[in-house]
Amino acid sequence: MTTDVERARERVIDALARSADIYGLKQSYGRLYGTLYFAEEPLSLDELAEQSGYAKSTVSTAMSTLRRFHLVRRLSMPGEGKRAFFEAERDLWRVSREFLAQEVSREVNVMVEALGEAEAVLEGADGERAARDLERVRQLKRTYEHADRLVSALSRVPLDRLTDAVERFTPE
Amino acid sequence: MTTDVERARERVIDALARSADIYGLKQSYGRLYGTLYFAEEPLSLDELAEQSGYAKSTVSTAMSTLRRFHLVRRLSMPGEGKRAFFEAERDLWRVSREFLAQEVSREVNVMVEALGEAEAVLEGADGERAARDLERVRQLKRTYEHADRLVSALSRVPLDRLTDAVERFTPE
DNA sequence: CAGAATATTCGGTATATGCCGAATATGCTC
DNA sequence: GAGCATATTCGGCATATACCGAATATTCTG
Repeated sequence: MTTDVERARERVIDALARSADIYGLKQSYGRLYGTLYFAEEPLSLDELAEQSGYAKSTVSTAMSTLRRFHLVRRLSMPGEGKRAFFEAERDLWRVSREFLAQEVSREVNVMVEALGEAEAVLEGADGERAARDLERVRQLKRTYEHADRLVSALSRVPLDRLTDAVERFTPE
Repeated sequence: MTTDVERARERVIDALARSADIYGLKQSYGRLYGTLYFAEEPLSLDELAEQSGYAKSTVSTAMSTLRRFHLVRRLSMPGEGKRAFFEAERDLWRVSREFLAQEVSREVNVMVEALGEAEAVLEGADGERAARDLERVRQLKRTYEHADRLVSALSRVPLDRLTDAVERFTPE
């Protein structure tokens, strides 16, 4: 029997699958996150496999990825032997902050480093082309340095305060 | 002959390919963007294919994707017949803003809509489970509504002012 | 520390993706 | 609007990915 309540859930879970896809995760992972998001209590691998229809191995790897992105927490309960339980992180702003602080920040640093090295080389070179390249490298570097500051600030602000702050600084 | 200047360029282009990958674009697209970023003047499809080593068809589809993300502009020059030229958008904050305003905003709206519908259904349902689901749907909806405001504000602020604003609102 | 319960990893298969070259479509110029 | 130069689309091949079930590894309990 499929109730309205279940359909409502499914509707949201579909949207989560879609979002996962947009942000570069597998749709199945979005679905699994959704399943956990609505779960009454943390679920074991078997329960998740059962409820979602995916193989246990699929669920297992999904959990490890979702955990990397702080979308899911893994719990070991006392008296439950080796069995693990999984719980959705329901604060998505927290998830975003972690992502900014880890993934984006790392990416930005790699970029800044590459740009720094290129800048050093180009400062020592001459010719019109080197000069033009240097200018462009510096422009990119400025942007990335700003991005770095921004990311590290963002990852320390609660969502509501952030929204207020940004809106206050927005023209009209 | 491979000069230091060329190696410096390559270093940066590699980093751009890597970033493209992280953000869900093909590495080849990152490379092509990099090639355009450093190009002295806009390049034609043939020149890009030549310089990058990719087939012209690949470059063509790459350009249409990069254009969707506002990473590349397409120019038709007078007296050049059908030949098109491509130029990198070098202001990456502008690119990000466009992305927020279009892709993210759309995704957020889809989500808010799904959540709204689910909320409506759940408000009309009873039972413990419906009540719990309703609570969770509302939490998610609050976050997404904040995100919506945030995104639309962000896409109107220049990067330097934004950084300042956020840093000012950051504790310690 | 043996055994049972569970998690994780591995190998395989079906499907999707990246890229190519050839075929087709499009838009200038005269 | 014919002919030509160029862009875009299409079909195919090779590689990568998603998911599965079986095999292996891990961790708790007695």
